[in-house]
Formats: sequence, structure tokens, C-alpha cells
Amino acid sequence: MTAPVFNSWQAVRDEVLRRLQARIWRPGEMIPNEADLADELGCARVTVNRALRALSDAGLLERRRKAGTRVALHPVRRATLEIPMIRRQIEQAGHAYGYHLISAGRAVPDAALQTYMRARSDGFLQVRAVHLQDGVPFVAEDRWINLETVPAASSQDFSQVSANEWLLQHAPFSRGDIAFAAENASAETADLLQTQVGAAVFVTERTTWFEARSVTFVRLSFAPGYRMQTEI
Amino acid sequence: MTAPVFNSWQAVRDEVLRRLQARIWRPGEMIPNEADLADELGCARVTVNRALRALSDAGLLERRRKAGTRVALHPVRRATLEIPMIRRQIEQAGHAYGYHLISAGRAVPDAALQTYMRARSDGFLQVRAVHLQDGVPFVAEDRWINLETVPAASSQDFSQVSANEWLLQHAPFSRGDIAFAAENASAETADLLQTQVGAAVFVTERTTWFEARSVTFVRLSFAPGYRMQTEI
DNA sequence: TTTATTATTATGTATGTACATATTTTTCTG
DNA sequence: CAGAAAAATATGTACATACATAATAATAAA
Repeated sequence: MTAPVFNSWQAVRDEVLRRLQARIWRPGEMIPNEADLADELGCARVTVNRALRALSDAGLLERRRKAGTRVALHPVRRATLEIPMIRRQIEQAGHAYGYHLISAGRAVPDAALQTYMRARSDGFLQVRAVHLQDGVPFVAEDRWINLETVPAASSQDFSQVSANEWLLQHAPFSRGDIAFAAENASAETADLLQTQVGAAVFVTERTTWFEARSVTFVRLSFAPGYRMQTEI
Repeated sequence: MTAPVFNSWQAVRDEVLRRLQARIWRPGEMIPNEADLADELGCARVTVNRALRALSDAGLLERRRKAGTRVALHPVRRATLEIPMIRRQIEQAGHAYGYHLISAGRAVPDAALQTYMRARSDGFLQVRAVHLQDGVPFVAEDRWINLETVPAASSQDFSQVSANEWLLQHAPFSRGDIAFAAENASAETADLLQTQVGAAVFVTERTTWFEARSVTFVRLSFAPGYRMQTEI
């Protein structure tokens, strides 16, 4: 018989994962240092480093220089959500995509949004639209674009190409905040989504930034029954 | 003057990010191969590899062996959600945590859940509870535990320590599915959360697995107003 | 012309070595 | 004994090198 070899970082990761699942290394405990583990598993320290880093990224281990590596006491699981372009999301599921512009034009957002987006009250373009799946309302979009950051948006016609897609292709970006919530449909939202007032709608609110400047704020209200799914 | 140096993978990543944001490399385009980039930036190919891998993980680049690296045409942004233990979530926000067990005992779930969890109808423990924030209902928990996977759960008292915490400490795990949705509160949920019937509640449904066996299914209904936030 | 074989190429990764960096521990100094 | 300085230590990372792997392109065989 031959001794098991762990000569790939994935193999090392899986072996560490096995020991975590088998509770050989328990929550809160320190695990051996990289050099010792590399020695035991018969691979280079860098390989162990790669494996432990992956598990640390996944939230299962906590690592600190000099202090060493310990098993996370409260394994905060991280779920990775994909935020796709709406058209792609619908088409990939095998449905027909439709888009209907409700309105587009200069408008003044409420004070909270002005402050949050750090823009002048007269520098906003509001675009409202509905995205359809097989002809049925799928999600209502209420978007505010900061024209100081994206001046080209003011001369763009959003009746054919959605602001969603246009911005992805033409606006700079760097980071964003996103929030998810449940809300009872307002009269307006219910009308757009062809559902009853008060129906529970899944809402996402996203703000994107380019360096210190806001680019756009968008509020998506999904038709009742929508589920956002992922693996953990 | 000295030529800029990119002798760390973070510096390389930031430089590539800059070129993406400045649209020097446009969506859908190929970027130079690792060796050329390393040559241009004056670092080792492995360093470029590390940087590009990070950007690929983030969804901004698409990489394929031999084919090379291209700028993602549809930059699917990935949001990383942290799924913390409820008690920690509440305590970290500076609130007082409370826990109230509603019921715990053997029960038979509906056929869909039996099938999904691949367990015998008589092998389930159902635990229902409410988690409180400053004494106010925060989230209602409806949990099904597969006793074939976690037999020890049947003799556990969940009146003091929540199933949430007990399972984290005592049950094996490997992966899970999670879904988010909005629902109108049922009479029962409204009662537990002390809100009105029909109020929009944010719901998460999570199933965790250990290898091929299901561990637990939990449905969390958050009190109206709850927002799940993250960065993108 | 079609199919099978074989280079070719870009990314993926393992390794030894060296050094950087952040902490902790120990030792020195006042 | 307190505080500062130095040593020790575990992780973090850069690099040169080598080879693995997957996908493509070029070539040969049917």
C-alpha cells in the first residue's frame, strides 16, 4: 500500500475539509501551522497555503499572521449571488424577453436619495420600465441616473435598449451596494406588475459607484412568486 | 523618473481594473496573455496569474485555457452574502437577543419536502421558534431536521439553545442551497411576528447537506421591514 | 472531404527559495 | 516593574522553473 498523497491544493483543501467535517479539528481550535501540515501531507508549504486560503475565503477558517490558523467558531457561511442582466436571466431560463419603457426624463428625487448619491437635485435622469417574461410582467424598474457621472445618458433613447443594458456597456463602475427586502405592492407597482395591491413583492435596491461618484440607483420590484436562489 | 512597478498581485489587479474601468480593454475583447502582461508590467507570470484569477473570481474576466482571457461581455457581478447565526447578527448590531421555542417534536413534513430531503416520513424532527430583537419578534424559524443524518437531535432540548446554534456546533455539513423570496404573512406567521396578516415578509429557505444526505431544512420569515444588505 | 493525429499555445499549478509583514514573546533597559 | 527594543514565528507573497491540462490549429491519414 502507498501513503496517500496530497499533491494538489484541492486535495489538501478536501483533506482539511474532511477533518473539519469529521470534527477532528473542532470549532475554535488551532490547526497545525502550514509548515507542519505540508510536512505531514507531503507537499510544499505554498500548496497548503493555497488550500487554507481558499477555506479562509469561504469562511471556515480564520487566519492571522503569527497567530496561526483556527477553525472558525461561528462559521459564517458565504453565499455568492449572481446579479445578472435581466434580459440574460430571462433568456437563459428559456423564456422570451420583453421590455416596455414607462417614462424617461429629468426628475428630482427625494432628499434622501440626493444626499446618498451626492448629486445636485437637477442632475438626475429617471427611467421607469417593465421587463416582461413571455409577455407577462416580470420586474418593474425604477432607476435614477446621475448625469454628472454619466452625461451621455441624457441624450440616450431608452425605449429600445434598457437602461440596465446601456449602463452596463457605457457607464464606468467600480463598486456597489445592494439590499434585498420584501414589500407590499403599492397601487403603482401592482399596476405595473399586473397584480393586486398589497401582494408581497421581492425588491432589490442597488447603487453603483465609480470612485467617489454615484452612477445609478435602481430599484427592482419582482412580480409575486419570484425566488432568488443560490448555493452556499 | 522611474517606470511604474507592478510587483505585487494587488498592484497588477488594480492596474488591470483601471484599464477595464477606463475602457482601454472593452467588454468582449481579449486581453494580452499572461506572459506578455508580465513582461510589460515587469513581474513574474505567476503574479499576473494571481491577479487575473482574482478578477475572474469576481466575474469581471472570463478565462479559458488556451483560448485566453477576455473581458466579460455581461459582467455578472457577484454579491457575497454572509449568512450569520441569528444571535450573532442581532448582538453584533448592538441589540438584545431573545429566543422563544414554540414547539419541537416528531412530525411528518409534506411529500415535497420528504422527497427533496430524501428521508423517511417518520425520520423528521420539527422545531419551531421565534428569535427576538430587544424583545420584539425578529424572525420566525420553521425547521425540519433529518434524524437519519443527525440522530442526536432527537434527544436535544431546544428550549434553551436554538436549533440554529446547536446544529452549527454539532451537525456535519458540506453544502447547501438557499433561496430568498417575499411572501404575504399567513395567519400563523403574522401571529408569531406580531404583525398583520398579509404583511410582506422576507423569507429565506435553506437546505444543508452532508455528502448525499440532507441535514436540515429551515425556513426563516423575517419581520416586516427587514433588509438584507451587502456590497457588490 | 472527412476524420484522426499531432503540434501549439495559454492558462493552471507544484516546488524550492527568499524575503515581507504582522504579531507575539522574550529580553533588555530605565 | 513598566516600557522599549529585539527576537521569534506563522502567514503572505514574489520569483524562476517545470510540468500539467485543455483547447485550438495544423497536419496527416482514410
